Formats: sequence, structure tokens, C-alpha cells
Amino acid sequence: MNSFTEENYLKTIFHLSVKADGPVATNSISELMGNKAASVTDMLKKLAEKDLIHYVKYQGVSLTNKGKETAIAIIRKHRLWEVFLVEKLGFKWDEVHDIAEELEHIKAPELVDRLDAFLGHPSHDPHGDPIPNSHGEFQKNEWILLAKMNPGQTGILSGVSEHSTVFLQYLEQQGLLLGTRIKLEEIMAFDGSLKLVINQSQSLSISREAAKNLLMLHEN
Amino acid sequence: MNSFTEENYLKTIFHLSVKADGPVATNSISELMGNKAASVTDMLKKLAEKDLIHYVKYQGVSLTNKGKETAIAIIRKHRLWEVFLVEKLGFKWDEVHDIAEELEHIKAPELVDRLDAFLGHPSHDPHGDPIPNSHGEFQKNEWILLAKMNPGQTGILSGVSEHSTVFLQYLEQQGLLLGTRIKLEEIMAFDGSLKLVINQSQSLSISREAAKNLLMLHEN
DNA sequence: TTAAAAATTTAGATTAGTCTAAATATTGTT
DNA sequence: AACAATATTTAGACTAATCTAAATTTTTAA
Ligand SMILES: [Mn+2]
Ligand SMILES: [Mn+2]
Ligand SMILES: [Mn+2]
Ligand SMILES: [Mn+2]
Repeated sequence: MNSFTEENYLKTIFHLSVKADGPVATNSISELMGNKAASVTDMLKKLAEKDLIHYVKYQGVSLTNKGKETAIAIIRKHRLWEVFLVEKLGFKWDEVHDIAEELEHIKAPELVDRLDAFLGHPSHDPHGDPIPNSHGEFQKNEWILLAKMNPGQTGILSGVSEHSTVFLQYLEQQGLLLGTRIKLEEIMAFDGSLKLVINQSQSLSISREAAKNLLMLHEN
Repeated sequence: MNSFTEENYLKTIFHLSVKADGPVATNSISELMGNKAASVTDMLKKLAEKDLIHYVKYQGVSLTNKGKETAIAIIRKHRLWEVFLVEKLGFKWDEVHDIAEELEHIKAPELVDRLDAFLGHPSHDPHGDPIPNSHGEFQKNEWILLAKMNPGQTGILSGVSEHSTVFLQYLEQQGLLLGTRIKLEEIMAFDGSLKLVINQSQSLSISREAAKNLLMLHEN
């Protein structure tokens, strides 16, 4: 069995692999996990030893099939627990990420599938991320960053790429919930901030920083 | 914050304190936890340092108020999760102890009380043990061991003092569920085994070993 | 009341995961 | 191509939790 720590490394490597399409760099893992690069190197050796990653000194890493399966299983648990916390226990979407960070490491093999059934096999977590099924399959969302859209375009806010409480509370305060229709009116030349119209009525301005974490689906 | 390991020691010491009324011996902790006595001594020093136990070299330990509160909080979580697993996820009572052993260490402070409310503030876990409330209060059950009863006496099976899967499956197979009315007919002179009548109809024989783990309430 | 047995603690070692500082390899730039 | 900057790895050290073997204390019982 893998330790709590090994699982967190695998999950981090998985998330980084999705973005960058080459191998994942030691430093990027170090940065995302808040560990020093030297510590990361030690762990990479151990994960390679266990056939969870492909590791070539100085050349970065990628997940083996075994490693990918393991990572996806953890992500599945994380997202199912987030649904549980919001749907059943009444937590708000900005309160559940850290709790799920603990719950995702519970090992009991029966538990996940029973939880999934209890929740009615949800397809997405409270932040819009797809939940892998028990075979590890899940659809890739056709998301486009709000920050990449052009003035005049419209879309539905369907996900967030940052799960921190501060960010999610900010969104809620601005009325930016998942499912909100957003029209990008204008991009300010001065600071790149975005002028929006939400739900065809309310107008609102947000920073480019914020827009980089908002995932949109085109209407159709 | 206390580590996973420290929490398990506190819980073990609490359970041992309930039985033996003097201080708890190093060896008894060692035996129950499956660790060597030398390891226990190391941990006792650490727990004493953190004011969770009273520890006098060679004289055994007892919990401080702080230690007792901590232990009860963990037991509360353990028992609530067991109820969740049985009531909501459909696990059987013999499958949940080990899973709860993991879940009891989840730290999120909001979680417990929300779970408690979601479950409708249950008073007992699936094995008949009382669940402490959020202030750490819980009634002591007036249990008597089946093995201590006399022939002719009748009672309701209300708890078990052993939570292992093998034992619980054995009980289920014999039709010995919580709530069953049991009349003790006779104690065999040869091996001390007990002849029972359950629910006023079915007759059944069990070992003294089994009877030592069955907790009865007198009818009234 | 003293010697043997049992319980407990100490000493010294090991493993996982982390760190800092130093060494080495890779990449980018003149 | 050579040097500087950056990225990565190695070396050596630390903490938490465990172990074995040896030393010490307490208990039992002759
Ligand atoms: Mn999350
Ligand atoms: Mn995690
Ligand atoms: Mn239990
Ligand atoms: Mn535990």
C-alpha cells in the first residue's frame, strides 16, 4: 500500500501532467507541494522504485499506468467526498476542499463505490470537476479560460481551477456561481481587467488574475 | 495537533482506564496496541510532556482531563462514522470497525457535529456502544456480561465488547443480533458452555468465550 | 527479608520524510 | 563553443515512531 505522502505526490504529478504535455519537472512538484526540491528527488526515487512513475535523472517524470490509476482513484475519492460534504452535510463549496484532502486517503476499498451509489453517481464535484467512474474513466471538459475569451463572447461558468476558500468566497460574493451565464463586454487596456455582464443583467468587473481561474463552456 | 499515533494511544489508554480502576500499565497498552513495551514508554513520555496523561515512571499512567476529552472526541467520531456506514451506506455491523478506525482521525472540526446532525443524533453505535454528545457526555450502560448471569435469568442482548469481523459474523449466523431476548437455561459443568433460548423459541448453545463478549440489559 | 521473576525503562539502531548546503548537470546567451 | 544562470541531485543531518538487547525497578513468594 502507498503512504499518505506518496499518494499526495502522485496526485500532484497527475495534475501537473494534465497541463504541461512533456514530463513534469522536479521544481514544479516542489512548488505545488510546498516541499524543497531535494525532498522531491528523494520521493521520485521511491516512486520509480515502486513502478508508479517513469523517472530519468534530470529529465523529469511521468506517471506509469499503475501510477495514473492510483492518482485517479484518489481524485475520485476526493471529489466524491466533496459532493457528500456539500449535498449531504450542508457545507458550502468553499469549505470542503481541505476536508476532502484528508478523506481522500481513507483506504477501505468498499467505501468509495458505496459512497458513489449513495450520492447517486454524481458526474461532477461542487467545483465543476468531473468525477471518474469506478474504472477511472471520465470525460475531459471542453473548458476555455475566461481570460482567453474575446469581447462579445458569451459562456456558462462551469468550473474553477483554484479551490481555495478565499477565491471561492470572493466568487460567491460577486454572484459568480457555477451555471452563471457570463458575457465578456470589454477588456480594459490599462490592467487587463474584464468587464462582464452576468445573467444578462448585472454588470461587473473582475481582475485578469481572477479570470484565469474561471472555466467556461460555450453555449450551444 | 496530535498525530494519528498519539490519538490511538490516548484511545487505548481510555478504554483500559474504564476497566481497571487504578493506573494503566505499560504492558497492557503494549499488548492491546501490538507494540513493544519499549515503544510505549517512549510515547508515554511524549504524551506526559503534552499534558495528556499523568505519568510516573514504573507506576503506570492515567489520562488528564485534556487527555480524556481528546480520547472521548475520537471515540465519538469513531462511533458516528460507524452509524453512517451502516445506516447510510448499507455496510453490515461486522464490516465497519476497521473503516471507522481510519475515519476517526479526520481532523476537520465542523465535520463531526454536522455528521451527528445528519444522522439524527444517534444515541448508540451499531454495536450498542453509547455515542458521546458534543460536550463529551454519555451515559454508562448498566450492562452485565452474559457470562456472569445465572441460569433462569433473562435479558436483552444490547452490546458486544469485541468488534472483530469473525466474532460479529459468528453472532449473526447464530441469530444473535442486538435486541434479541436471551434466556440462560443452563451452564454446562463440563466446559462452562451456555445453553440459551433466544426469542422464547429457538434453543442454542454457545461457548463461555463467546458469552464473555455479550453485554446484556435486564428486562424491565 | 531476600532472591527470583516480571515489568519497565534506557541505549542504540532503523525507516520515512523532511531540511540545508554543496556538487553536478542542463539550458540559455553571448 | 564557452560561460553564466538555472535546475536537479547528492551528502549529511534531524524528527517521529518503531525495534532489540541490556539495565533497572518493582513485585512476588520462598
Ligand atoms: Mn478539491
Ligand atoms: Mn491529500
Ligand atoms: Mn468500533
Ligand atoms: Mn484509530
